[in-house]
Amino acid sequence: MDSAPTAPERAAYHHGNLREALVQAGVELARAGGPSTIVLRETARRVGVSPNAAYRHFSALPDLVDEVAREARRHLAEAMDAELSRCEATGDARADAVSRLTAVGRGYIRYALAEPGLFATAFPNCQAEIAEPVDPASTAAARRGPFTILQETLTALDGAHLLADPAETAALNAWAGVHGLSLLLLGPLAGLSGEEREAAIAHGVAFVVRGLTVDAAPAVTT
Amino acid sequence: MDSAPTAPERAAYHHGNLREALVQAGVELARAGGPSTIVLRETARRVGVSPNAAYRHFSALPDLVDEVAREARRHLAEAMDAELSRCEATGDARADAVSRLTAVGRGYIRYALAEPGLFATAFPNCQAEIAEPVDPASTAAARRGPFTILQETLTALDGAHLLADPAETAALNAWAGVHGLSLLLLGPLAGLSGEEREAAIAHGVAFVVRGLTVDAAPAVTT
DNA sequence: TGTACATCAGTGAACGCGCGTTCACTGATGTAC
DNA sequence: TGTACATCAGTGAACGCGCGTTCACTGATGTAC
Repeated sequence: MDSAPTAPERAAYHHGNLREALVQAGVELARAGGPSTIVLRETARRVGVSPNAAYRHFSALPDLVDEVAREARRHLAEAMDAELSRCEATGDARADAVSRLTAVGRGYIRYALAEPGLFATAFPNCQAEIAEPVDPASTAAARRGPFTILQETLTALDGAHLLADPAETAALNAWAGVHGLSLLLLGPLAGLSGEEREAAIAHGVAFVVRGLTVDAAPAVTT
Repeated sequence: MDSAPTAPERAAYHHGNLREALVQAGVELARAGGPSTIVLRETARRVGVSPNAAYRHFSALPDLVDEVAREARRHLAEAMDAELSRCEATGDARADAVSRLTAVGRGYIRYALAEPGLFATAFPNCQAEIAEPVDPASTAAARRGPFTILQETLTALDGAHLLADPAETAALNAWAGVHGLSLLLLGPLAGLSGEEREAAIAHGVAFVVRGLTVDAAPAVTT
């Protein structure tokens, strides 16, 4: 898109796109062992570059880790969206809102189980994530992250008057529920069979929905 | 209690009780910075002993970390029990069961906020904890840990026919809820004021209770 | 079109750090006679 | 009560490791004239 339209993506200056390559190498490290496995020297080694070359693109290691975390959050959001897109609207607004929340929760937990290393990297002490929807200045620039997706789902439930608490409180509790369950399934319950694990996810998400919503019985009347 | 009744606690062999002292030093390190701060050389330094002296009492570093984790779980269980002991029985079995579960959850979360380092150390990838109540052989030797306390509370709720799921499922979900909320309050929501934090705890525990229990309305009829 | 120069992406070697762990040892305690 | 000896808790020095980061540098690219 610059001067050499022939090259697929501009074969480029020296390495080409070292920054991107380093981030991807960092993602692979994180995938294998979580955030503490992201290590500058090994990252550079994998890209085939000397360690200090990284300092052309990142002021220091934490910079690189932040970037990897952002990437992990993007993957998580995609997984949640994918699960969401499998929901078919039934026309019943209340039932749909519930099934969409269920899908979001399931997507979160399943991603955690599928990619534990990246999941652990996504929220460094769980920080940075909540700033995403809250910070008004970066709204345009900020991508639609996991927390935003959750909020959208809860807004639908709120519109159907199904939430027991204000949407903000509900968001915190829902996040806590699926996050905690993910960690327990990855830790103490890591030995569960696939079947048992799926059952735990289903019960867990149902638990979260029950906890968030006000008595759903009247919903039968449409 | 041995041969020298005069000495307060047996002034002892060489150091006295080096193992205990190392564990306590490890606890202090964990308190300040979590499990990865527990480091053999610094632990020995604090006790005023050479690094290799620790190898008289622990086969390697992970041994020491395990011991510190056990200690942290003991502290957590104490905090939960303390909160529990402030519950006064009203005579209404259902209401009492609910308020005891609430106390247990509050105790868990409050401990996490008061001692984040030890809390993070208590469950190394959350492992080892669930083995405590499950392993039948160690029942006698095993101390009454956090998970056992939770189970006792849920048994009472189950007896009052208030649980929506089997007790095991409920235990997992309850743990997930309070654990997740603790982490979020320590991470993204670390900036909350004391008041906001207490409100989040109250809402969070209420959310968990709502999620665990079956419609509690009929409980009014005793 | 060609040359001189600035810019910038990378290199290679080295630094200091703190770690876990091992070695051969020393010196204090307990025990047998 | 006293001596000889085994036991065991600790010492001191050293190892190799991989890390993050800095230094002075080189060589490729882009740009001005």
